[in-house]
Amino acid sequence: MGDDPCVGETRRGRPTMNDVAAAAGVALKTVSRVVNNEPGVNAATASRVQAAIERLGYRRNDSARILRRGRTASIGLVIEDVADAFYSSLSRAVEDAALHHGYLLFTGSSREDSARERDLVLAFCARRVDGLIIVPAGSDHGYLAPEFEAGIKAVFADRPPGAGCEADTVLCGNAGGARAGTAHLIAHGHRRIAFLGDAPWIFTAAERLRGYRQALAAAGLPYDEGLVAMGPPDPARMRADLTRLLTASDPPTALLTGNGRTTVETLRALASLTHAADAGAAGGLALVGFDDFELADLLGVTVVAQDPARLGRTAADLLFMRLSGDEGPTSRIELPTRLVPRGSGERPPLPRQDRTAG
Amino acid sequence: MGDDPCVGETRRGRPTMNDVAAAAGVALKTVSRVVNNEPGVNAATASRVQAAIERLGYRRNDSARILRRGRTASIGLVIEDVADAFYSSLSRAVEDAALHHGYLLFTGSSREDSARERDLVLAFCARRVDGLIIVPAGSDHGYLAPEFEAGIKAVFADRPPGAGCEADTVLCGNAGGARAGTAHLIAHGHRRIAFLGDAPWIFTAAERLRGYRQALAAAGLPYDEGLVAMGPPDPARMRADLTRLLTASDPPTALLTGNGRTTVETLRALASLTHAADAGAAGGLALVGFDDFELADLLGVTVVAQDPARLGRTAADLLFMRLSGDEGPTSRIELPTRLVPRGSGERPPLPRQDRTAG
DNA sequence: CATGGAACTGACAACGTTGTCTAGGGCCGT
DNA sequence: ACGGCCCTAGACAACGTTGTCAGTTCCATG
Repeated sequence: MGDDPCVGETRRGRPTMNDVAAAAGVALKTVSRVVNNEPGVNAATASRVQAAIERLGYRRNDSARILRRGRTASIGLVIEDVADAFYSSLSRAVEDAALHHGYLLFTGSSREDSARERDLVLAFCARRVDGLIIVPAGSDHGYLAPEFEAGIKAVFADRPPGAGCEADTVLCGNAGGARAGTAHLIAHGHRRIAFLGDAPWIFTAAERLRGYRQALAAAGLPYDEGLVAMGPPDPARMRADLTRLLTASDPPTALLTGNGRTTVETLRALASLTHAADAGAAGGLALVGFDDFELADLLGVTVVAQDPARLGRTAADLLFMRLSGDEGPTSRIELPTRLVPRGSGERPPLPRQDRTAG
Repeated sequence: MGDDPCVGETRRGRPTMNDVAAAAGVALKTVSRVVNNEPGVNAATASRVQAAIERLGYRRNDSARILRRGRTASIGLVIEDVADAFYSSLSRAVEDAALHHGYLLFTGSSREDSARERDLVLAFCARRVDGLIIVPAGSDHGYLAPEFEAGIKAVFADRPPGAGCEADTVLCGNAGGARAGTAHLIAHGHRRIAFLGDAPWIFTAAERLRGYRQALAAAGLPYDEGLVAMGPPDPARMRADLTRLLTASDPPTALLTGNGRTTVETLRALASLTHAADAGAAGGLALVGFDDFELADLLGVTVVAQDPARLGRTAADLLFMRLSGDEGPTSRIELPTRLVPRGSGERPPLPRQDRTAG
């Protein structure tokens, strides 16, 4: 009777622990014990339950489990855009860490939209994630207050939280990296160096601009607003800005590009502007890009490399420390950048008439 | 009394609907109605409840909600690796679709490990996702049977499910694309064309090899196993294979690389093998790469382009059709590929002595 | 043989939400 | 004045799981 091999009944929906218990001829709680590998179940009983589980295709309902237990063993990650190489490396690192700790990961892209950032975070919180890693798009994180109150742990990555929000933060050495990149160009003889960057209200862009200015100041060079072009990562806008810079009366001899996308678009624009077969030559202009990118080595592009994987790993480490009970003061970590010379940043300034701009 | 502005009590953990109800002086169910924008609540009552919600920082517990309602408004996506550009574009497209339909997205990377694929899928199922989009790493999907039974919808992307598993599938035209790429090289005069691909047990790699062979056969060219090198995407392995191919007695004059990573590694290897400054020249070898990649345009690399975003979009569309009740027969869609000539695939074969291999 | 304890199993409540059903109160038509 | 209806609000059970606590069996020991 307990051995009836075929339940036969066409049950609606999924089997529950109750169904398994009935099929195995034991009580609900015993099934729970087997499912959770709790001790104190007779081996014979356990295997009978196991058989029923397999026969019915039972899967524990984690929603009910989470509701009952309070902890979810999941974390949320909000980034700017998964399709961007920088963030996908970061994601991958966080995913690895989550996997390693037995956590499930929710990911969402904010698209640089603070409302969407908030919606994603709150959706994750409604799902009762234990912790969050946030690359903030906005600068007001007041909406997190009730979540912190409720015990949610959050770590900010790549950009700091808005004013009044105290939380662990992991950043790249934006100013330092931009300073080093600019100084590198100055050391190779450049005096007029343009800065092409992201929109200035984005923390990293502002910091990199700051580093650029520091390097100029340290070398006694003037800061010329006409050499700075910042804005959203729209290819047409970038190209227009670049053309404007290069056709000005006193054009730059070198460029510092403020992020990977800008570097790539700049290379494209330079290639088409100069009609040069070899885009790596960038029409004689020296170029240092902030953020490394695949194939920069083959193109010979000098970069200030960040380490997005390490950024993600560090943020995850901090988060899991918090999740395991660490209540220490919040930390703010700044990861070093690394200047990688590959040719484009070591070119000397070219006298003006030698260039074929336009 | 109902207006008591400060509850004052230090409640443990998160406020629940009950707490909000108590604070607003209404019944639990009324709060539920307000939270869910259900009709039939007096405006005054609603705003009183709203105020209590904000004062307490209440957030609905979606675990409880899901438990009660049965549907979760979330889907799971299992890919091979988020950090790979192909899959991150795909992810982004799926995320967009999910957002558009008001669904939350779980993502996980299988790392080409079928056990991990299964674990991820089952973890998502335990969280009671409504649907799944799977890029399978394994070839046995029997573990999905109970899930299908329970009403889960699944769509397979980029690779088909294992035998015996009937489900919607979206593929790229792997064989056709490889055939076109190979034919392109043949049309440019090449007779000895090497194929460098992923491990042969991976569906896409096998299909691409098939297309390569079809093109050879169609041109009356022999299939030479010595011109084929397949294996996991390990740079050292790829480089060794390439060196072996190029130093053989009768080396190829053209290469067909079977995926983006292989193309990139091949470019690197060629650049260092030939000591040529211009890696795009690939040391005189013609090259067609399967799968487009960023900066292929600047490097002048001819590719057979897939469209990962469209792949993701199509898979998501199919899934959401199913989720909205479509019970039609399963479909198998094959997306077209596109040959993009950029120079490297149009080079004529070079007489042997002109090359500088090794 | 009685007794204590270990090993195993089960009954029950609780997690926070939503669906169903019922109750009160005001307004209308007759 | 009364019955019926709409609008609003609340009581209650249920979703599937786990923690607590209370049994039951069996064996070793006094």
